[in-house]
Amino acid sequence: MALQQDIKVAVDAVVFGYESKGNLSVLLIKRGVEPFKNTWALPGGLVLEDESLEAAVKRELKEETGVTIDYLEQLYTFGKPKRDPRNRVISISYFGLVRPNHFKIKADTDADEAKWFSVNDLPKLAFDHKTIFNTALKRLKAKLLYQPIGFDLLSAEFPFSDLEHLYATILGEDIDRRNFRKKIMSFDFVEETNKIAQQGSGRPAKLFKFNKKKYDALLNDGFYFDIKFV
Amino acid sequence: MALQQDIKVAVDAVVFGYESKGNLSVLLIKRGVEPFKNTWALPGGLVLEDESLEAAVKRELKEETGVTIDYLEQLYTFGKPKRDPRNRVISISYFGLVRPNHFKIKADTDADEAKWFSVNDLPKLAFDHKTIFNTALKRLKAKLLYQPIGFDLLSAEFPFSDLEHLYATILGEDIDRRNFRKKIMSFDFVEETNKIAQQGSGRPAKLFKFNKKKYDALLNDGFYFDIKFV
DNA sequence: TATATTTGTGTTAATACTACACAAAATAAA
DNA sequence: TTTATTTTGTGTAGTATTAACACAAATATA
Repeated sequence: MALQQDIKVAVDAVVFGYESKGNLSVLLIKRGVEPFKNTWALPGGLVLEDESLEAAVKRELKEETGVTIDYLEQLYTFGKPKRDPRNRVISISYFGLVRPNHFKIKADTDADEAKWFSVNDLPKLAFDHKTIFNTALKRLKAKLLYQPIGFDLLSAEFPFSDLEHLYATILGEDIDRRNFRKKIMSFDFVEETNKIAQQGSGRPAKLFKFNKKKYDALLNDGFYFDIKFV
Repeated sequence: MALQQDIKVAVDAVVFGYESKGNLSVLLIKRGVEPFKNTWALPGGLVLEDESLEAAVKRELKEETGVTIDYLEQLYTFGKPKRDPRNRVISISYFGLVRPNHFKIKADTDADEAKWFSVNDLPKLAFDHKTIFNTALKRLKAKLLYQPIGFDLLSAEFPFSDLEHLYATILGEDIDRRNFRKKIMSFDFVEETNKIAQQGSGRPAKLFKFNKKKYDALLNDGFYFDIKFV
């Protein structure tokens, strides 16, 4: 066959941020080079020759924003011939969910600036990154309904309302507090502690904790969390 | 940045075959060139410079097996540095489901031979194609439970048992005929005709047909088919 | 004519989901 | 110090869905 092929391979990361009482946000960089210089974009870049895709996306993320993240899930591969005006670049996209205040954002040479943006108030994005973002948000919401992925984002011990708020924020809609609580508790991997939150106003809340061991055991058994009703 | 990168981009197709009373099968080619010469592999190959990923996978499939298919869904992108012994190749994999007897299988120069194999009796596969296959099978089963993807595989008018059999075959387990029928009929896109099957033994069956219009309308409304119980 | 095969059909019990409101415990304000 | 505000914690009843289950009818085949 002996076919000449010159296609570049890139990775892009859609990193969502959530923190208590906060909004859902996404991490963007302002591009420091052409094309799309000074336009906001998803962090990402070309894969090195001997580097796995996962390693590449984590490296780029680290370089461009200072954020290190250990779980990113592959989202989709975008490969339209003209998605990059320079030459053919296919992009394997990943997404993840973190607590923004765990990181000190820090841009490097390729990226002038890195910043969290509320998902409800995004700037114009470079390339087809809006499409990638939309795909990621849709997937994040869908995933939340059958896997309680949000627990990493809470404190080790948290009031139940934090979890409610997380779901409501990501899904972008209110949930029935009683039904939600019943459902989550039925899974049996959230446990009540005997501690009480140091609180602001209102009745003080019991603190709960996530039993990762039980959760992982269930996952391994192929258990399927059905939070669809929310 | 000016980074030299020489990574090849390939696509691979996991094409499942099902036909009435048949097994679930998958389309493989016997490689005619090194590496893995004479080993069975998924059809696929390098993407051309100005060709979309979807176009590439359809083209390769056509070239290597003679099968044309209009709906392939992106599955996953495999990119471990050493997955191809020659040089770095990442593969974007796709999967689809067809009726084998709709096609005359025909190999070309790159592939000595193309053949359907029962998924329960696969030969050793080249590269990481076994992993790709496993991923595809898992996804196919999962998908079947929330989208009735199998209707394309049936005759335009089919006895209900054909549909039952399709589900049982793909899922690899028996289903409750009554409950399954009730569930499917509740979706309201399968309609009874007044025709009767020309049959073999047993009580003759009414023929049903799939109302694609209704189905598409539901899909567009974001409807979610829940066949999870099967 | 008897046997085997396949289709067609309904009910009941158990489970899961939805919708909904108010008292209790604390802080903040008057 | 009293009152208002905020937030937590909790139960039930009606509805819908699921799961489990068996036998008669219609035909082909032996």
